[in-house]
Amino acid sequence: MKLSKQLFVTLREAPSDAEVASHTLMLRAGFVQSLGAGIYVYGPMLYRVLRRIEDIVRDEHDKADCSEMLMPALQPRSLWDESGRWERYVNDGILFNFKDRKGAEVCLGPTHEEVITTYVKSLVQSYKQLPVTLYQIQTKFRDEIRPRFGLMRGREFIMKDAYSFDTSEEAMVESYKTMRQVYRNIFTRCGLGFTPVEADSGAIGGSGSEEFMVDADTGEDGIAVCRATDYAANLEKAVSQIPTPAACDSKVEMHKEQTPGATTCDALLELFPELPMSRLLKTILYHVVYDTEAIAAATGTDVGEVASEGVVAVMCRGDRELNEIKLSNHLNALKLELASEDEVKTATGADVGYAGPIGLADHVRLLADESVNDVEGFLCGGNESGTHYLDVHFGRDIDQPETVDFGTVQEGDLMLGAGTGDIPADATIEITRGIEVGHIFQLGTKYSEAMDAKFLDVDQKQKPIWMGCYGIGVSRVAASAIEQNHDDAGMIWPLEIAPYAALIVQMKVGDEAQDALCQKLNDDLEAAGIDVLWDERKKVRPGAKFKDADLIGIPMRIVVGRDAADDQVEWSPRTDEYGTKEVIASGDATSRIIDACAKAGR
RNA sequence: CGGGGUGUGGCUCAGCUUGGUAGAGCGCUGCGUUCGGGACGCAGAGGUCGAAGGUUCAAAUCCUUUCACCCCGACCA
Repeated sequence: MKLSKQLFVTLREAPSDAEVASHTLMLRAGFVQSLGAGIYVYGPMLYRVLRRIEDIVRDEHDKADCSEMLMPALQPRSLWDESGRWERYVNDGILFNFKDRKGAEVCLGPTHEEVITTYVKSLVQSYKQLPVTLYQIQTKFRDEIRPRFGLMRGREFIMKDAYSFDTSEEAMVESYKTMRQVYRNIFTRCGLGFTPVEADSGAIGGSGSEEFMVDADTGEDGIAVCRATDYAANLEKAVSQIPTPAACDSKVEMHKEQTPGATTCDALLELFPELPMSRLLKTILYHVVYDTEAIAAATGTDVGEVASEGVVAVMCRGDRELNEIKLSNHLNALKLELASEDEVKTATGADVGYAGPIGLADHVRLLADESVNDVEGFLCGGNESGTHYLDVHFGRDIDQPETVDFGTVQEGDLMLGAGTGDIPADATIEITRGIEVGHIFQLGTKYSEAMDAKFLDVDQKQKPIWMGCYGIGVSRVAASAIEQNHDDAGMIWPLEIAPYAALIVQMKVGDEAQDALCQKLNDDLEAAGIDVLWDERKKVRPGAKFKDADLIGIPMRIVVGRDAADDQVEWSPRTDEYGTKEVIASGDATSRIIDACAKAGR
C-alpha cells in the first residue's frame, strides 16, 4: 500500500484535550478524530488494527466451537422489562433510550443478554441442542457518566460479546472455563501483558466472574494482587485480613466531648493525639434506592411492602475505607449515593461531620463494616453539632450493629487465611492498576428464568438454561496496547495487531534505483501475503518520514536510500525485538519480515 | 450530578485586565535553493473570535443567557 494513497495527516503537537498516551498518540497520528465526548471516528490505520484484533478474537472463538452472529443495536423496551433491567439502566442514566415514531420506547443496546436470550429460547427446546456458545462483534452504546481517555471509555465502542447456554450448572462452569482459556489465548496473541482477576459482577448479575486486566499505571481500576499466592482481585471485590485494632485498657465510661469544627478523622486526631486511628469510628450516611423486586424475591415478601428508598448509616474504622460496591450489593441497591446535607441533618440532628451510631433518627438503618469488630473504647460522632462520644464500647454502651465486609483492601494487608494451609504467614497484598479489556461471567439462570428460556431435559422436565456471558472491549484493547507499548516518539505496535507488518521508508522518491528497489520489496512482500506500507510521499523530507514512522509504530521498517543501487537497505525496526539497525541486502530484509510474520502467526 | 477550567484559521496558543483595522508558531498552496532524523527564502490561501441577546459611536475584549469540550470528585462526614 502506498502511503500517498491514504489521507495520512499527522500532528506535530499534541491536541490539548488528550491526557493519556494512547489518546494523544492516536490523535497525533490521525488514528481517531473526536466527534463529541466519547464519540470517535476510527481512521483507516486504526481500523486495520481493530480488524486484526477482531480476527484474532474470531479465530480463537471459532476454534472453541463458538458461532459468530449479529444482533441489532436497536432494542425494544419490552425485552428489558422482561429481564427487569430497564429501570435500573435508566436510573443509572447509562442507557441511550428514546421513543420511536409510534411512541414506543427503544434503546441502543449497551449489552445483549435480553436479545440473545430471546433468540435462543425460541430455537432451543431440547437438551440435545446444548451446549452452544454464540458471539458477535458489534458497536455498543453506553451513556457513560464520564467518558474519558479517548477510546478507553467511550460512549460508543466496539465490543465482542459471547453467550454460552448449558443444561446444568456444572456444564456452565465448563463453558466458562473454556472461555477463560479462549480469553487468555486472545490477549496473549494480541501481545498484551495482562492479569486475570476476580471481579464483582455488577449490573449484569450472576455469580462467578473474572476480569482481564491489561497492566498499566494509567488504568482506571485498582487491583489487589498477592505475589505469594497468585491471588488477584478487583478492588471492588478483593478481601483481606483487617489489621487488629489498637487495644484499649481503660474502661472509662462513655462521655461526650466538645469537638467544634472537627468534622474529619484528621481533625479529630489533632484534638485527641493519643487516640489511634483504629479506635476512631466514622459513620457515613448514604441515600439508597432499593431494587424492590430483588428484595421482595429474596425475602419472600410482597413488592408493595418493600421500601423503595431510605437512608443507611454505615460505620467504619478510621484507618479503613468503605467499598460502595460491596455495600450496594449487600443492600440490593439500584443506586447508592452519599446522603445530602439535609438528609444528614434530619437523620442525625446535626451538621455533616458529627454522625454516630447513638441517637440516630428511627428511619435510619445502621450497619457496620467488619473493621469495627473488636474495637473498644472508640470515638464516634455525637449526632449533635460540635460533639463526639469518647470511650464507647459495643455491648456496654450500644448494641453492635449488623456487621458485614464493606471495606476496601489496603496495600500491605495480609491475605485472608495467611499462615494457614498453603498460604504463607507473610502473604501480603499489593495494589496495582490495570485496564479492564475483558470480563467473563457465570450468569446462572438469572436471565433464562426472568425471560422464560427453558429446555426439556433428559428426565422429561422443563428446566431453565444455564448461561454465561463474555465480553471484550475491542477498541479498548487497541488503546491499551498503545498504553502498554509506546515511547516518547510514538506507538510501538505488537506485530500481531499492528496496522501493517512492515514499512518501507523511501528516502528519495524519483530516484530510479530507489523507485525500482522499493517496488520490488513491496511486490515481493505482498506476494508473500505480507501487508506492507510504502512511504513514497514525494515532498516529504527524510526527517519527517522518520518521525512519522516512529509515531505510527509499525514494528518492522526498511529504509531504502543511498545504497539502493547496490541492492542494500537499512534494517531499522521500531523495537529491538526485531534486531538493531544495520545495512543488509534487500532480499534478507524481505525474508526477515516473512519469518517474523510466520512466527507471529500473521 | 457537584466543583474547576477552556472555547480565537487544520493543530498549539497570544490578544481580553484597561473596548478602537484579528495575530504568532506549526501545518497548507506556488516558485526557487535544499534533501538520511520534523530545512531555508520569497509570495500566498485560510478565521461571522462556540452561539444568542444586551451595553456602547464602536465588542474577541464588558454584562446576561446558553451550548460544547476538558479536568477533578463522587474515597469526606
